[in-house]
Amino acid sequence: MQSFTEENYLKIIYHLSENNEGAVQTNAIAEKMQTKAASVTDMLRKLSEKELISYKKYQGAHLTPLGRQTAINVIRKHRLWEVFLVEKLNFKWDEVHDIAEELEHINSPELVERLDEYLAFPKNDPHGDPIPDKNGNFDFVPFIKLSKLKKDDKGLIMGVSEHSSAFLKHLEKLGLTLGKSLTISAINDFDGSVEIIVENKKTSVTREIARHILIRI
Amino acid sequence: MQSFTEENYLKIIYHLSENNEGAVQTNAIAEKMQTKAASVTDMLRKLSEKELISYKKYQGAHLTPLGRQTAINVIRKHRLWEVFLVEKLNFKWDEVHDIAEELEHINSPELVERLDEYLAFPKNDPHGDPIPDKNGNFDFVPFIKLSKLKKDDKGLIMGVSEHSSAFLKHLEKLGLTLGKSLTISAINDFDGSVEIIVENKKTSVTREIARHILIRI
DNA sequence: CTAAATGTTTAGACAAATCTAAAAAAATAA
DNA sequence: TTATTTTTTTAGATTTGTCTAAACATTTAG
Ligand SMILES: [Mn+2]
Ligand SMILES: [Mn+2]
Ligand SMILES: [Mn+2]
Ligand SMILES: [Mn+2]
Repeated sequence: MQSFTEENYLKIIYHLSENNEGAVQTNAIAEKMQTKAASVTDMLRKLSEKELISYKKYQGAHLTPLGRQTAINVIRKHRLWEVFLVEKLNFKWDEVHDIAEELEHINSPELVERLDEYLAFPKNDPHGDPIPDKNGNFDFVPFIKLSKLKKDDKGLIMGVSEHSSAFLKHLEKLGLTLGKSLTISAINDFDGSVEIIVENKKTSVTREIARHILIRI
Repeated sequence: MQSFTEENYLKIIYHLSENNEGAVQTNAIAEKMQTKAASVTDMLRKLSEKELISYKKYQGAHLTPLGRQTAINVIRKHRLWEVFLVEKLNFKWDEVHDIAEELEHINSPELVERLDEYLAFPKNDPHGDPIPDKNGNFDFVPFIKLSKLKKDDKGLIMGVSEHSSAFLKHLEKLGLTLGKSLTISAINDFDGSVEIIVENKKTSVTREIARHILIRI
């Protein structure tokens, strides 16, 4: 059994290796964990000892199959609890992440399976992220960042890659929520900001925000 | 904010002071916490420092109003989660305690209030224990131990004072579940065992078991 | 290819929660 | 009321996760 801290390290290593291939660096982990590089080094040694990661000094970390499975299980729990909070307890999508950060460490396989069933085996969480099934497999639905679209492109909002409450509240206010379909009416050359039509209303987001909105065409 | 460990100490001190009035002793806490007296002494000093208990060396502990409120809140969460597990996820009454021991430490007042509402403000948990409301008040319903009843007395099972899975499974098998009405058909002088009629079927429990079944007449 | 900058690890310390063994206090019995 | 037993506390270690400061390794630039 792992401590909450170990689970959080594994989860972060998993997310960092999702994007960039290759080894996950000490400093990258330190930043996400909001801790110091020296602490990360200590933990990497420990996780390596437990065969949850492979790690050689100065070479960064890779999850082992066991570490990967552990990380995916934590992510599964996180996302299922987020669905529960939104679907059953009527929380908004910007209110659930921090609570799920706690709930994801509850250790009861039976609870997870029953929760999954109770929620009717959801495929995605309230932010569009895929929920791995009990064997750790998830449907990968391809997406493209809103910032990559061209004028007159159409698409469907299928997720976000930033989960802060401020960001999500902002999207909500603009009507840019999951499942909405949109059309790019213009792209501003100067600052890269994007003009969008959603539900016949015109709105606009900065390039930075557009980078965090995930679209299916 | 308190650690899980501190919360567990407060909860145990609360339960130990429910029955016996007066100060809660170091050894009693050690037994419930499954730890050593020396560890308890350390923790009592710490809780006292935080003004959650009043404590003088060799004199045992008392909860302060703040400590009491904290303990009751943990108990509220424990019992609400047990209701959730039984009512919504179809767990049996003997399966929920250990999971609730983890869930009770989730720290989100908003979550607790929404869960309470979602469950329609239950007054009792699956073991008949009262659930304090958000202000920490609970309806006290008087009860009597089954072991105190006499021949031909009638009553309603309203709770249990022992929560082990083995005990609860045993009651389940005998049909002695919450809300059932029963009649005492005989009491065995020799060993104190009690013969009971529940739903027109005769069954029997030892004196020790009878002590842990709570009855409303 | 050397020098500077960046990234990582080691050394040594600390706080939290625990333990064992021994000392001290309080309760009980003779 | 003294002696014995029980309960509690202290002293000193240990484990986990963290930190700072300094050393070391790797990468990048000149
Ligand atoms: Mn989240
Ligand atoms: Mn999410
Ligand atoms: Mn319980
Ligand atoms: Mn209960």
